[in-house]
Amino acid sequence: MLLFPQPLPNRFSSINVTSPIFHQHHQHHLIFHPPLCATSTALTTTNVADYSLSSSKRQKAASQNAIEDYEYDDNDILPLQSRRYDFNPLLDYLSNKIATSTDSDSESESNSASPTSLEHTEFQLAESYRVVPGPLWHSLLKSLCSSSSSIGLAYAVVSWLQKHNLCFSYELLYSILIHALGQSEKLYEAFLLSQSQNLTPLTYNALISACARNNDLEKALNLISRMRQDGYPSDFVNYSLIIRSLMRKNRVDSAILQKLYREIECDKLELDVQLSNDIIVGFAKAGDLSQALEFLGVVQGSGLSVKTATLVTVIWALGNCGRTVEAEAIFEEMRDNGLKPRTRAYNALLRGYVKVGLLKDAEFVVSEMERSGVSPNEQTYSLLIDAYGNAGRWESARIVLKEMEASNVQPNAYVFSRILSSYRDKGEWQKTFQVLREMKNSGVRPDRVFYNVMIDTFGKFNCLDHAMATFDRMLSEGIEPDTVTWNTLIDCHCKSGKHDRAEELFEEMMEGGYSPCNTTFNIMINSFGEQERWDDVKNLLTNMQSQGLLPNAVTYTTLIDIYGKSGRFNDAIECLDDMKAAGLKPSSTMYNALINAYAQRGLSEQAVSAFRAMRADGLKPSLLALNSLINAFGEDRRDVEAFAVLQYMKEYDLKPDVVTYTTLMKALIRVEKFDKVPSVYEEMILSGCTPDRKARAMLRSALKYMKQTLEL
DNA sequence: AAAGCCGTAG
Repeated sequence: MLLFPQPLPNRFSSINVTSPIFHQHHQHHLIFHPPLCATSTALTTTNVADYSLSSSKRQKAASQNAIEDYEYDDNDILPLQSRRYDFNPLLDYLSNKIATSTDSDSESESNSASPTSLEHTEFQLAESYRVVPGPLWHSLLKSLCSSSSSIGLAYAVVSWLQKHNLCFSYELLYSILIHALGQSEKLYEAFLLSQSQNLTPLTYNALISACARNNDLEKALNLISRMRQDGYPSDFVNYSLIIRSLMRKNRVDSAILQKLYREIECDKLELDVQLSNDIIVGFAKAGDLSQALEFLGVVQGSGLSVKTATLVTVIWALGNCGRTVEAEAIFEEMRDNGLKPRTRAYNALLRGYVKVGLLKDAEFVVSEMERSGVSPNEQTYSLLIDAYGNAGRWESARIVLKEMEASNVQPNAYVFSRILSSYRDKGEWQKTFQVLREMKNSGVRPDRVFYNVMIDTFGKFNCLDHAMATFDRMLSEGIEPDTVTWNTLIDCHCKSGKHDRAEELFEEMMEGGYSPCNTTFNIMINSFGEQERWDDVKNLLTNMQSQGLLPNAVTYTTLIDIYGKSGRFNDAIECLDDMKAAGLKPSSTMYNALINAYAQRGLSEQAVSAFRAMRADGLKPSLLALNSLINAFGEDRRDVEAFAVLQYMKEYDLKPDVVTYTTLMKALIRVEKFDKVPSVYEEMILSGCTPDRKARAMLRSALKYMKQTLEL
């Protein structure tokens, strides 16, 4: 199992304690709780409350306070009270006290015992708990906070401990309370509690972790920056929690991850195993494979261990963007390191072949699985069905579905939504109803994603009524729409030119309490841009940032596209600069948008310089960029240069496609060289391109002009 | 545990 070097014994070992910042940090904590943290320098709440005692370690823990030796075991809380210390007398006493103090308004003083006798009872009680080790109090607090009804009691325990000076760090106790409240989804109570005193690194960390766990990223990030302003670095567990929270909400984005990473660097934190793995997985899930692979290399090089699950995620993500060769390389590397791949690893590999349509390789992976005695699961069958569907082999897909049911592997809505999107991508949107029927026959209920695909399918084929009806049906079946549902609805209205209706839906979405995501803003920016509502575009950008969302690659491409298409080239170029300033690498898609905008206006010189700028940024010329360049020359009546680009393509092994030849024919028509068009059409056929409607139309119009010229 | 929505050509 040891694919990579052993993980370090605990996450603090990786901190460079000689760095001046850490020295400071270390000193700080020593001042606050010397006995507890004698062996754990940078101890923070987050980890204290994550650990509770296991019986075998109790003795050792009590004597040494060796926190890093504790085992993570949540089930240990309850038996705790029945062990060496019985907390019931104290809890009973405090409960009574709470009850009497709330009743005291209506009751007369005479009912209560005299102050001296009360003090005596309390004193005795306090004495009986004097030798309880700190961590046991922590566990008690944690267990009390897990139920709403005993939060008050937990608070009373802390006050009581403070009053009788029974535990060393009250700051630590408060942060445990905050942390436990966060764990129990009581963020509001956590904030209330934190207001009763100044925030210290411990309480900051507890609050940040509570926010991250409860998916309140804005608050978490704000607290981190406030903490930094106060001169404290945040605990890197917080960064892990934030990244995982982003992934949970499907909001992980390369731009935000890069910003987080810069902040980690700014806090001078060294990465631990968990955070390194989270960063790699984050970039992989965000689809930023170059960052993911770079980190993977750094982490492997630094001797931290890379988890198998992380590698599987990277393989999956590589496959997801069609990089099957690299996916296979990592898979093989796993195997070479003596790790026997299990179903999930095979599925990740399979994903890539399905994505790029390498059916043979996909089939090979499945047979390889069977040969190695690794059993396929629901995901494996689904991926295979997806592969056959994409290849148009519906019969094979159906056979696998039957095989799956025969092997007692129940299909779920996932596979049907994949089948539906296969049909959609082939233009067979009418098949939607059939898929719905087959799904019901298999006893599977449509889920939210299935309905989202259905809405998208109708939307893409301009059936807005069907799309809205599906939305209503979804609501009537009690399925909550999500951000994707709204995005799909809004975008399909934009695509049909119904910008007003789209804007209404955007407002409805927000009124319904759904928070827009990057995609929502990108859709709306595109819509306002098409309407040339530039002030509204700016407002959206401000709005988006105020919600903690950063413009991403799609945002910038959209901006460049809409500005470029309206001839606002300076604004478009400014966007490119903004993006670089924000630390995002420009992609060829962005340059393509710019080149295309120049091309459509026949500004060939500018298109060429944009092309050169793209090359200077280290980006390879794509077929798309070169086709746009051909269009730029064509529209500028420079047909000779247009054909020079074709030559360039052939020299650099880029296969011209149907768009290339159609654009060349258009270039010839511009300069009225109609007679040369048929030979271009012929070359297209000879090179193996299948002419489509636009290509045929171009040839026809050339022939028409030729005839007209002959008649004159 | 995966998937669905947004950006660039003729």
